[in-house]
Amino acid sequence: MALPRAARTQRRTRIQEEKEEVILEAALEVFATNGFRGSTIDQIAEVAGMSKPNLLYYFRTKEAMHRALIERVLDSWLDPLREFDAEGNPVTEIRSYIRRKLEMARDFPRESRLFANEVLQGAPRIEDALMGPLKSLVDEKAKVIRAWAKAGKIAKCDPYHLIFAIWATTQHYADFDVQVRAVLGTDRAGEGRFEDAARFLELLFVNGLAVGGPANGGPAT
Amino acid sequence: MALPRAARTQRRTRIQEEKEEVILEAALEVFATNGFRGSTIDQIAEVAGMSKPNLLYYFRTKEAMHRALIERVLDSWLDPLREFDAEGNPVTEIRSYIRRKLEMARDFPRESRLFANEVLQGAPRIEDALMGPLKSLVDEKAKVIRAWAKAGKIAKCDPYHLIFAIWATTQHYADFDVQVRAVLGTDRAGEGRFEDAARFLELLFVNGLAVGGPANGGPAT
DNA sequence: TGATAATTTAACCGGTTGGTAAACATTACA
DNA sequence: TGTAATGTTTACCAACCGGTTAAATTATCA
Repeated sequence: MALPRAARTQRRTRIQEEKEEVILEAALEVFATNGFRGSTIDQIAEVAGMSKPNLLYYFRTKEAMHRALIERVLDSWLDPLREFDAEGNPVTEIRSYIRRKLEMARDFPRESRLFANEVLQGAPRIEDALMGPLKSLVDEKAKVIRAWAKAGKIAKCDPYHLIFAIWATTQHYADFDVQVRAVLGTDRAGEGRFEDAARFLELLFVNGLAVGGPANGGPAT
Repeated sequence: MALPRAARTQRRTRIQEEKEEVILEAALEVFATNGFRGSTIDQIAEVAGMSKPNLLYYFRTKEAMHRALIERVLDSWLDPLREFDAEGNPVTEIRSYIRRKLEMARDFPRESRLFANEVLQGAPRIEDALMGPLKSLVDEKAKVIRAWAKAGKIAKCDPYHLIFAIWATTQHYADFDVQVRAVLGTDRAGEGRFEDAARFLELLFVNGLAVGGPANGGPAT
């Protein structure tokens, strides 16, 4: 009896396709802003424009909705890191990784907050994903970065903490959006903040990872 | 009737002092790991080792506990930024700000997560603090940084995004601790991770903000 | 069109949660 | 030590929450 009634029909219907889509979209909205425990099925139902028992016809439990949502979103969330190319130019690769992550923070802030909420509260529902697919992928890319550092193409640095720093700085603009807006003030908090952020982060990481340390040409008075 | 019974006694007693301390400590633990809505008074009561109605003798509502906690913690949370000294050496100041923030992530992860939870979910209870004291402080320090950049002491960059980057990279080790541990693996996830992080972040920011861009001495083969 | 499968809703249930009332216990102090 | 002020507990409540049941409604297609 582990399946919802909708999954026990003879064939998969058009309505099932559509409604599950609507529900997961609503669930993303609600889970992202309230976290798992802070979200109620009623809230999701209201956003989805359907009744609570109707949601439960498509997903047996709140947990099942969350699980389905995570599954659907996790893969695409890791795409930017996957594209990280060992053969490419290190500086170009890192720069475009930052740009892509920042674009995702801008275009998919709810997805970012969904994971942030989950991880922040101990990742009880995605621990496996963290220690499995995520770790593997990061391990793989860390090797690439380390090779670049060894070859003198970028500064010698810990590749894991480099990746953490890129995650942190980019996702910050999605996860802590309210704070960013509050600090920048109404005038500077327009969409231009993402371009400013991109410019700054590019400077920081490209300069920061350049071999040989700072130029130190002295103050340009 | 806005005050809890304990605040309506004739004098403030020793027991009030002690119990409120115990409660706020427990509230920090619970709110930091579950967020406001995900936390229950019963949970806090259990951690505090007292009964729910007893908590409500000292704090009238769950919200009041949260408010008192935020008030108590916010000030010390901003201390590192306050110490940021306009007269000091720019590189030294930034470096020690990073170090202090990282120490706080290590030593006070619950405080970090308390704010992270709050901001992540739209900061409904601390919006005023963000737009008031926090913004003022950041504005003030941003001026300092901008002056340094203008004087050619550090690279020309947006001071606000620099501050965001420092917040993001350092607090990451508190807020996303589970993920950091998962990715680093059991062997590398010991306390040494903070020293590794410090080393990396120092490289990143000191190099990244150095005037004149990278040395680019070419690959050191 | 009619029968069958699929979908939706109303009514409900037990457990949890934030909070209250009032009796009871303890402490401080004259 | 007695007593008034302070602190704690028991019992409780209404609202909320996740989930179920069964009946009603709608879509599908022979």
